[in-house]
Amino acid sequence: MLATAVAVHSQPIVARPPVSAPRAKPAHRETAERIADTLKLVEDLLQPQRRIVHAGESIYDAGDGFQSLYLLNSGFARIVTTSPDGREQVVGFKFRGDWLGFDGIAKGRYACAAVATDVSEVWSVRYDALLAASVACPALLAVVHEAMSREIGRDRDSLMSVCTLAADARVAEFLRYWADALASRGLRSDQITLRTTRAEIGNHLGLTLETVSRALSRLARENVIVFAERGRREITIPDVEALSAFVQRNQRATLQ
Amino acid sequence: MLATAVAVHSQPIVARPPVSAPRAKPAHRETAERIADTLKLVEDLLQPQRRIVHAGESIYDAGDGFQSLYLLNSGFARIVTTSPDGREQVVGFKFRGDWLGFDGIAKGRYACAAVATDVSEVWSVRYDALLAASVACPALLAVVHEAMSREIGRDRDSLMSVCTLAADARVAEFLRYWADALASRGLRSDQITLRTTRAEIGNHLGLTLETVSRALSRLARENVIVFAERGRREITIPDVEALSAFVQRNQRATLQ
DNA sequence: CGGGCGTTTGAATCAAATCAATTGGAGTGG
DNA sequence: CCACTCCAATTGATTTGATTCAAACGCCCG
Repeated sequence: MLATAVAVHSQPIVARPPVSAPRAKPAHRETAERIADTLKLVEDLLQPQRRIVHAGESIYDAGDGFQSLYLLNSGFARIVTTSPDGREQVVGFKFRGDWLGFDGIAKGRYACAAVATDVSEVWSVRYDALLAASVACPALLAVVHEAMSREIGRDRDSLMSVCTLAADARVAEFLRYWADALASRGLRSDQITLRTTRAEIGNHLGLTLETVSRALSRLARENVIVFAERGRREITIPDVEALSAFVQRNQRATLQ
Repeated sequence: MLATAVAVHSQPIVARPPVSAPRAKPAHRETAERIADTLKLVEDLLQPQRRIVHAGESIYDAGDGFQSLYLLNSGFARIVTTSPDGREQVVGFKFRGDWLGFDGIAKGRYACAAVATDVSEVWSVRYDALLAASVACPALLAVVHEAMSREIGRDRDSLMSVCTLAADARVAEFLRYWADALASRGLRSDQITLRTTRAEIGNHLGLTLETVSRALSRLARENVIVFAERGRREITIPDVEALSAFVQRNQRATLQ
């Protein structure tokens, strides 16, 4: 159905449950449904403009005038803010079904840049058209609000990681989050391919690239993760629970 | 007009420009207007339930079922998230005109607690009523979206501070932000009273309370801030530009 | 095959956390 | 009004975890 979308995916789409997660995770089914509903709703009500973006290309840039929101139909993106004095910050990563560009509403221009980290299909929706359509269809407004709300929650989770976790745990938590994002989208999450450099992960987590590298090595040494034989960008997570346990063991002592 | 609101303020309401800021800051005038418009719109279209909350009392708690959004008409509040494994994180501070509770939309329950840090007047607005009213009045929807968008931007700024600034600069940036929040609301911003302990500031910034204390002492030693004679919770900021300059000087070297 | 970038790993350094002691106000009750 | 308590804040000494600097490796791509 309505699958005119180009098949651009770097991992098998086959829904495949995590290897060693005995407990059911209903949240993932719900997420998949939510994403499907969102895409269908947007496709039916608005005629989103589709666009293929290649890795490294930007979807929009900081300072661009805000007119549209974007919906990631496939692929991956990272969001980068730049402060007035030139500091760069990777503020988040986006996956299929995620909206991009909410930050532009307040000031009429985007406060950050969105860059594809893999070939991706992006739907763009004019904000005014979205508002108009949402009057007739409250469900559309509901999914947009839900997405904004989830983004606020996610941003706060990021802050919490950076403020309360030691370096190793931050990296572990990041992997857990990434695996969860994939799993909830029906992609295999036991074996993940990082689409970012250590430097970008480090920037996002408030660590240097060396510290990220060391953290990954330590995680591998403790068998919480396993590197693929060739290349160190593919990571196998034998047990997500072990990852969570590791995070808990490595909280920062203070700051209660 | 329509000023039935109880006058609960801990600082003079008189709009008073910062002592030594030669440049005009149009953003502040705009912010004040935006807040006034928001409050008027909400008051006219919805009959918000008013409630006085005293310092330390919670406006809503994490886990409470989401039904309403809150609008701070006066006073101050802080937002605190708790992770499943018990870590606490102060994710933000709220001022007059700020909305609270957006995080509850996504999951149907609040992900965090909102606690008043001074006697405050909070207006509560049922979310369903808000949606209904916004169909008839798009301007209402616009201010809500704007508020959510601004919150996303603010959360990202927090992450950037924690990830890219050294301890002293983080504290300086925090003071700058606080002063700006007051100034843009017509409160005097050259002399501010922190409504939080060093521990809470530290938690928000990813620092220990000792480090916050030392940072403030250093800022005072460099005359970027001045402590009131009695008590060290009142801080005078002789020059906001000097504060910004200090932040720029004390960025973390790495993480380019 | 060679260049370049991303990554790993080691050793030295440093900024912030930790531990510990003291000060200072605000509030309470005799 | 003063003594007493309690809690926030300050400050110093020490430790430690992450950064910095440096070198080497490995993979990808032309």
